[in-house]
Amino acid sequence: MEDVARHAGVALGTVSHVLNHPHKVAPATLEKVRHSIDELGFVPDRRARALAAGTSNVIGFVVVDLSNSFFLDMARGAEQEAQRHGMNVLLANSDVQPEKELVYMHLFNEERVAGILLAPQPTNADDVLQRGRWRSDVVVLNTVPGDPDLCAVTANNELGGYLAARHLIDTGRRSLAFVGGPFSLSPVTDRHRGVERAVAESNGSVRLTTIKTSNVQAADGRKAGRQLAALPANERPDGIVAAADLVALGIVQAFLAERGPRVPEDVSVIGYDNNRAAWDSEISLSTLAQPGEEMGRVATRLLIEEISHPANHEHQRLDLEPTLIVRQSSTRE
Amino acid sequence: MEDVARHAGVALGTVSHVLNHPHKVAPATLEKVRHSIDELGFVPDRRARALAAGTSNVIGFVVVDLSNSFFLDMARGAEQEAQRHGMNVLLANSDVQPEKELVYMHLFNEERVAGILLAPQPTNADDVLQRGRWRSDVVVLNTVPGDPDLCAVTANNELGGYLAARHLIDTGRRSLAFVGGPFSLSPVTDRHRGVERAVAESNGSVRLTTIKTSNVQAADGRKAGRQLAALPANERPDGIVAAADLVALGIVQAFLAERGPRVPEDVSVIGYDNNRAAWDSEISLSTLAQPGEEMGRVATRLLIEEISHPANHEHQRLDLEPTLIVRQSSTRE
DNA sequence: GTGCGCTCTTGAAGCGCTTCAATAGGTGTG
DNA sequence: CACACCTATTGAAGCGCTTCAAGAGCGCAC
Repeated sequence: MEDVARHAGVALGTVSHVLNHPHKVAPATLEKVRHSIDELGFVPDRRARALAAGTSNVIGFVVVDLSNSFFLDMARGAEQEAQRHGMNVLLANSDVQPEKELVYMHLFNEERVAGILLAPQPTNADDVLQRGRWRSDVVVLNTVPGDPDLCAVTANNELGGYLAARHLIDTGRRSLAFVGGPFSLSPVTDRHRGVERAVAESNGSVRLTTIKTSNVQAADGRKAGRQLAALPANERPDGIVAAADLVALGIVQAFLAERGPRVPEDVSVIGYDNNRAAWDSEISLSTLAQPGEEMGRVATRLLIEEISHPANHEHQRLDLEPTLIVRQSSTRE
Repeated sequence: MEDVARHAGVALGTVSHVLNHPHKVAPATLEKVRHSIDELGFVPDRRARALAAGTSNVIGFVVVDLSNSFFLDMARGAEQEAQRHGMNVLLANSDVQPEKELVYMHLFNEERVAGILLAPQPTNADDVLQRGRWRSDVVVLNTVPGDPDLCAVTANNELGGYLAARHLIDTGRRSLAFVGGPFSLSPVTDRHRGVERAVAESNGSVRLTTIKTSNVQAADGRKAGRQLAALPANERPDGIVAAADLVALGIVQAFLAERGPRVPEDVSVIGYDNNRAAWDSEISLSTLAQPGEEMGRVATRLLIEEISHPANHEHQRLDLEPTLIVRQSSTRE
């Protein structure tokens, strides 16, 4: 920067002004300095800028599992919103390892980023949050932290389960099955609870059976599907809510392979997550789309609010709604 | 830091030594200072450290598409290797947008990260690389840059195609089909070329037909699969190399749905990429696993070499080999 | 011709750290 | 007891920038 100043024949402070408050600089000087910057290939040092100015415009996002598109959607949303405010998002993939979650939180903290978004492993969240006295503002995604002094943005899985079941009931299904597991995962139990609520509202006109699986992979769905296909026709459910798209996919595949009930003629199937698996399959799957991008956007908005007006910021808990997407697997002519 | 020094009754420089060269500090002082650090909740400022020391220990990784697990694997590999050297990797998802690629390159450049890994959109690579005079060292992944003054690490797709075809030929298949597209993508053409080479080696005892698809999605595979299933049995290939797992998956699904040839009894099918789709499907898919993690590791190793010994660093081009994974879809009893 | 207000520009202080030359306080030797 | 020789500590300089109080230069009105 000193070189630029010398080359342009101005003072150090003027170069800085060209970078930060161009309107305060006379047009001729501006031109001259900018030319020198180009000529010398000067690249300002953000660390020094941030250090001197006491501000940063990068937001750190610690993500539990980037291979899950739900979280990647959050990152996209965060980036969109950050960009609107002239900020950038840097990602750190903790890859489901609690230690790495901590490592990256410390990294961002020491880098004095403007703020941190944390999508933690739920079981690990409070541990991480208490472990450090985080200087940066933090907004938590997809988990409700114990500490009430923190903003949090979550997805309403109970509502998703409800909407899925509601959709099947509204299209005339009367015997539902919920397929998913393990029930130790709160998204699974929440979705199940939502289904139960929708069924309860029917005052007994709709039945519900629950098939627990050990996981939410396609193989689990296929296993459950074979089981269902083997049932006598009058005992078979006519509407299936799967805890995840992969499970729904497995069920449909099993029905096809076993020459079981036809989808959607005999039975409607609806998944959850809006995976690629949901739309890029033989019978496209109805599903509930997670509000991932929106979560990222909203969390970033909260974070930036907190950063820029710490005084009148009120910590919030937002629970965003999933979106029902109807495709072939639940469409009766 | 000044507070810590005062609290511990030592000089500023001593606190710094505790942080950076603990062995140079008397045990008693060390203890005292560390206690004060804890007590005051002091968190060192990395920006200031990096600025003063003129070094950084974060590596920036600009990734074209994090939703593709190939690139995420690279990130994992990069992280592993970086960790071995006490460094950290921060990710920036350019999301297939050329402008964002540039934005993030600039960001990392201005942040004065130790080095940058770039997995660019191939068509955009040279543009990005020339656009800035990057001060940081850069290693390019998955693309060969025009500039010879740069390290690059790629995956050998030609070899992958060769190995796939070779495997089918070695297990007795004599009439192969390559399914994939568009041929404007170099990975597709490279894989096709590899298949051709394997076929050529057979001196005419193996036939090859090529079915071009418009994309590498499951739907494209299903379309091709229906086409193949409709063929009279004696004209049908007995071994299929798909340009991607999703395509292979689509083909198998179509065969199943159309009651076409049985996989693997009548026809072997092999995919590419080792997607979740490959192993979590009804008939598990043989495939070629991309050396993603290895690419990340190797690229990071090269980068760190270049950073630490710029003098005797020779720029390299490494082409890593994919791994054949044999599963059900190409296993004849 | 003097004074006022204005826009531009300047240079020094300081952001939080590292590093290095200098110093202080031992320990061992003759 | 004087001397050299350690090791532990110190404080100032400096990393590349922002910012702010102060100054320079100018036009305008009276």
